[in-house]
Amino acid sequence: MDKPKYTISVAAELSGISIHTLRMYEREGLIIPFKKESNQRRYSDRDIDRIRCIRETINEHKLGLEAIRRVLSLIPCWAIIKCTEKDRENCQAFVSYSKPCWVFEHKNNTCRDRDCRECEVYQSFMHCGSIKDKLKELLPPNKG
DNA sequence: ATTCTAACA
DNA sequence: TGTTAGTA
Repeated sequence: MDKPKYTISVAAELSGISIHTLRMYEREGLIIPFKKESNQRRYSDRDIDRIRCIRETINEHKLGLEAIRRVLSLIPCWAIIKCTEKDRENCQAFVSYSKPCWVFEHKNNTCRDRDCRECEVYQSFMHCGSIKDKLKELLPPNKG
């Protein structure tokens, strides 16, 4: 399910997104494809789902890539992975909300030995609506 | 033949 | 978003 299977041309065909736009998604930090030694991209089935989710969100809400990037930047990763105070001091994502946490270098904190592709934070946008579900877990049950 | 980055009529 | 240039 999450194995590097498709080249960018196949991924473009499966998702209905042009190759060029696929690379733009990546530049905006919306998707993290696998990379071969040759620097060539490889996409998994989960990546395809994620790309479809991004496209649907853009179409339905008339958003641009930058808007989506901002939304993803606001995902409270620190609460999701419960990192320590020390980790947060050394985390750019905790201070800045300009980019999704997974696009930053995680050199001096717990995310250093974490594969962002496998992280719940990154995957909270794997399916549309999953961000909402993730936030529900974090917030106290709402009575009413 | 395909993909990569970067740049632009 | 498309496309083209010059590589690998």
